[in-house]
Amino acid sequence: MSMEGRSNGSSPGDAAAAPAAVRSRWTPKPEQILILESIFNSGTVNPPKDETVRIRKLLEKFGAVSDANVFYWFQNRRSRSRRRQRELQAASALASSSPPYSSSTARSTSASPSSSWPVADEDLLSISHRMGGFMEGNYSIFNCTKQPDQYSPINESIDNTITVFINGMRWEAPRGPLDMRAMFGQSAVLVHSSGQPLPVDEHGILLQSLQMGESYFLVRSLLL
Amino acid sequence: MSMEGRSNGSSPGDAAAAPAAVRSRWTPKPEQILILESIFNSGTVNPPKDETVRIRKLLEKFGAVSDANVFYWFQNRRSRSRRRQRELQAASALASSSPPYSSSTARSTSASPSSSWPVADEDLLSISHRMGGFMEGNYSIFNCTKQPDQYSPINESIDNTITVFINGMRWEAPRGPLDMRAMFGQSAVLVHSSGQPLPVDEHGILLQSLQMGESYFLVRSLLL
DNA sequence: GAGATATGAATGAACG
DNA sequence: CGTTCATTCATATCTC
Repeated sequence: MSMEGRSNGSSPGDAAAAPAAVRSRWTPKPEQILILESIFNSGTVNPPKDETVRIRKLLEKFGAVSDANVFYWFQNRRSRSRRRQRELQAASALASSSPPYSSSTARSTSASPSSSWPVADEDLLSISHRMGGFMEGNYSIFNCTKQPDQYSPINESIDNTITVFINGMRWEAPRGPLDMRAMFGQSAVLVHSSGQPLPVDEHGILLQSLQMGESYFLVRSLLL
Repeated sequence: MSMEGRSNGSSPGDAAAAPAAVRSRWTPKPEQILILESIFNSGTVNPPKDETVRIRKLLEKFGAVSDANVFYWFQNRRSRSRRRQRELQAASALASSSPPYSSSTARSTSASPSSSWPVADEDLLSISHRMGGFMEGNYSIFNCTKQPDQYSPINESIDNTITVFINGMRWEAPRGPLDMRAMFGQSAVLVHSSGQPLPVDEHGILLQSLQMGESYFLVRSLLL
């Protein structure tokens, strides 16, 4: 277990007292990396099982290592290698922007399958406008008089309510569409903790549901 | 030091005209941080590849940046956010339901159930705890009379201020320690958008700095 | 300028 | 295999 990472010259006094502070992650020794790299560069990029075992035994001369470590190493090595390749291709195909600097730092990653909520298709400045633009007008903070109700544990309330926090206080919101005017009066606006106001229709009905556990702030719009 | 091994393929020559040596790390501009934070806080915590590209182009208006930089930023942001939650949760759990010494809590690293991101299940508890410690009493929302100040473009404010949002309005905070009482009066409390109040010392001086791009809410504590 | 902290970058370990 | 999470390393920044 105690494969011990690198001899760190720093002085974070730890070690001794920890009873079972397992070093969870394998840190390959320089020699081991050298061997692995040379194998990879020799063309063996995806060694079969028995080859992996042989490599592992080889590496063990320089420190504890498991078959799994070797397997993962090659997998990651392949993945990363390929990705780098792709990066370069994509980068060359993308030379469209005006700025003279294209920053060639290489390496990005990802390509996510499912995302939550696209940042809209709007133009570039839409976001900075969202932040700043949202407050072009005036808002004053609503005076919330609701009493705190924190004590009751947040259990799996099987009733159809969503637990959120409004102005710092726990609040059980009905799951359906929310009538802001009926609930809070004319000029009430709910602002998500990110600073983004929740959209309502022309009748003051919330267009989207509150999200469990999130923090919102109730403010009064001076524009309405 | 021993940085051998790792064939570091990165070619960090960024745009910043570093005369010679070791400027290997991207340093996001304040405006870029603002944009990134606002995207993250708006719910896009893990943008897919094409989104990343779009974001990168947006950021490039304020300085050289690569897709990889954006990718890493979101990765780190998620990771850090998560870990923080965990630490808070662990801390609060320690205080609430355990005899003096509980040494057997040990590890549960093996099973990391949570797969998606934010407030789910376990996180709810931390939120309620966070709020509970703070909201046992009463708060009323501060009446913010500050005029909106959004028009000014987010320029290269190299002055030592931090741009944040308070009650939805842009605000340039001085970098040093902040005197809450002098700034907002006696019972003012700043609450981070996560619901967590910012600690102050007995003189009402903020114990920690505001963080660029974050959203805060100014409330009046009824306890003080 | 040393120490502490924040955070960009890298990579081992998994998941689907 | 592609993607994502967790941990670690390195450096930029802040503090005294």
